Amino acid sequence: MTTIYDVAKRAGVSPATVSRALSGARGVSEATRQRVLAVAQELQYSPNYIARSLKKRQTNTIALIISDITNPFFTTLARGVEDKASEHGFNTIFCNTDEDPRVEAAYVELMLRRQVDGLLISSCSDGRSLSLLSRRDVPVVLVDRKVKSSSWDCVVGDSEYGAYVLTKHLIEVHGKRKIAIISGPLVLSTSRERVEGYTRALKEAGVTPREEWIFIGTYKEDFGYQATRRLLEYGPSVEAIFAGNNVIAVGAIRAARELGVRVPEDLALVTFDDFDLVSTLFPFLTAAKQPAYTMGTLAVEMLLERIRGEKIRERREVVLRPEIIIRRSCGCHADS
Amino acid sequence: MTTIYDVAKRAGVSPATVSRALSGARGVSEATRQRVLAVAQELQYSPNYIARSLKKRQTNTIALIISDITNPFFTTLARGVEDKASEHGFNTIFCNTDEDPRVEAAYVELMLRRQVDGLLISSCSDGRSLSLLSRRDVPVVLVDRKVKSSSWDCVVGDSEYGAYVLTKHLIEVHGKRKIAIISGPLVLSTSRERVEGYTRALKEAGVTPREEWIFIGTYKEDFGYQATRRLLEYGPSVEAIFAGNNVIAVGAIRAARELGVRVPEDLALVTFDDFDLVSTLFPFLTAAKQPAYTMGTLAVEMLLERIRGEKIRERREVVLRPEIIIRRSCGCHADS
DNA sequence: TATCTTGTTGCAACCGATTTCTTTCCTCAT
DNA sequence: ATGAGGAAAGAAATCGGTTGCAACAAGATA
Repeated sequence: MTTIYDVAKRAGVSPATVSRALSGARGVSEATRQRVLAVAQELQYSPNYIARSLKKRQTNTIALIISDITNPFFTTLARGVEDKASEHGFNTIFCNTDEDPRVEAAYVELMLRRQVDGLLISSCSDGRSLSLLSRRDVPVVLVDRKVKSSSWDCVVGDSEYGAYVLTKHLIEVHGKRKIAIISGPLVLSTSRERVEGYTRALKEAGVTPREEWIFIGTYKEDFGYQATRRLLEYGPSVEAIFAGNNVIAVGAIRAARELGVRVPEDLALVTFDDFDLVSTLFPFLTAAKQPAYTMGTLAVEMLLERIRGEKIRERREVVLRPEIIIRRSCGCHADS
Repeated sequence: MTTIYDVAKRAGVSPATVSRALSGARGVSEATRQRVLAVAQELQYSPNYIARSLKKRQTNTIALIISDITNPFFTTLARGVEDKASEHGFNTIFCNTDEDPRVEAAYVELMLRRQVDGLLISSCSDGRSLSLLSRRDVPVVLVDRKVKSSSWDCVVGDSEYGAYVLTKHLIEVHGKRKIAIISGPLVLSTSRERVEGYTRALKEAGVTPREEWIFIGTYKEDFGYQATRRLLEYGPSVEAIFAGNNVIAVGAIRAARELGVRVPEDLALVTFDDFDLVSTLFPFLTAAKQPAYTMGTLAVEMLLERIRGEKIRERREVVLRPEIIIRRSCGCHADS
């Protein structure tokens, strides 16, 4: 590989001058700059960013730690992150944790070793696996899920609001009262807030949430499936399900279908997060659609501000409202 | 940050010894090793991989260059890549080109500067934007799309086969003869092969493919939409559409729906690539489903072999057969 | 003419690891 | 007793850039 020394020798100058010429720093005469540029071109010089990173203590890399890139919500988020980051000359390393705190902790440690300039984290834990981060002072922005008692910026969706509106819709428009919720784990802020919104809507309608209607598990398709089977096989006759997120909804519908329960005729269903592309094709799921792409770009912008060392004293918390999209799964008529 | 020098000083040894102790190299007494380990633990030492990379000339990083992580096909591929890579201690940098060869070329150059150990590329060009790669000898494996006259390994789907079977199905099972194809650009191997498979099936059935049934454009939703509108508004009465890929299919269906043309009743449709998660929910699209995840893992394995410098003289080409999934969009009854 | 700027350029240190080459010291065979 | 052999550990070079500082030349000012 041709290095800066090769270019220097060929151009008859020192490596320092080459560095300055190429970076556009002042202190190099125009004539020299042109000559260096020409030689660099001629030798097809391509600077080694590893060496540069070592010296500058900046890698122009950020990490995005999420549970599963395969989930359309995270895919869109990731796309937003990549777009905004690369717009600013940063690259993104993606890490899938599969909702496993141990994997999360391992990735965090690995990313620190790799000297990423900052991390975007949708934590799958209560934040304990992030403890080694607080001891270092690397910039972090939490996305989608906040972690209690952390001092990091975050950009999240308004889960309480979305859950409240969705549940209220089931109650007021469709007259449902026996509504179950299949939620992710309560260590996650999204789960807690969604349960809260659900509970509030129920209580406001004079319905006491029953314990056997509340399923707490994980944000996985299989949990949605298992919970729904149990609900439909042994539970009281439920009229509607509030699915904690899109993959839980898929599991729920699969279970219902297997048991011959029709959605929405026999069982209404609402959920969080949409299936972008496909939803234009099959406008079926009534959902609280979060602005995933925007969450990604905003989070990157906030992270870059921290990386640049801009003096922002207070912790910032951006809360984005989900868009409530009414389609058929709740019992409303399809509008297309 | 604590460095190897801090650990060395504290443990009363040289940095060289610390390095050896931590890496498990021989030449360090057990007593010393234990002491170093203890000190490293105590100081919360976390090695700087940038420094290591500079010296070892190996970054343990690969790049995945694709057109759009938002497309479920690529998402699944990417997941396979990330899983397999991280299993071997490699991290993955994702690059979205949006089918723009200039962006692709820029990313390739950037990744070389970052000294990635290898690249996985689903090129959106005829390969000319990859020319600077052939001059360097960095390992490359092409995924999904092959580039003519390159000497790189590749793992791709059997597009000709998939297109042939799909088209044949329309002809033989559903008696269609007026079948249009909405294809990606012919610089891409996938497009060429799909057009070939389509043509072969038609010819075998004694149908001469008509030029106004063949739309060559891009793998984008909007192109699928525009082409279908044109086809339905001005063209001869077409009976079926073969969509070049999943997003084209979405556009096509959207256009058909807008014009009041029912799929599959008025217009049959088959396509390449599936919508994983969602297809269990809405088993609608008849498609040639490629093993995207496997493509990803296989590609990484082949790339790692090259990175390890294993002496494989010949170029390897892995061709994976798509699975033909018959559902409703072609006119068959849903089986679920 | 002497001094002061100002602009170019090079020298050399540095970033934090790894690795080659030595040195030192101990053990064991002759 | 002596030399060979081997293990343990350190010194120093190295990877390829960046940058503070010094050197120097040329032009400006007194």
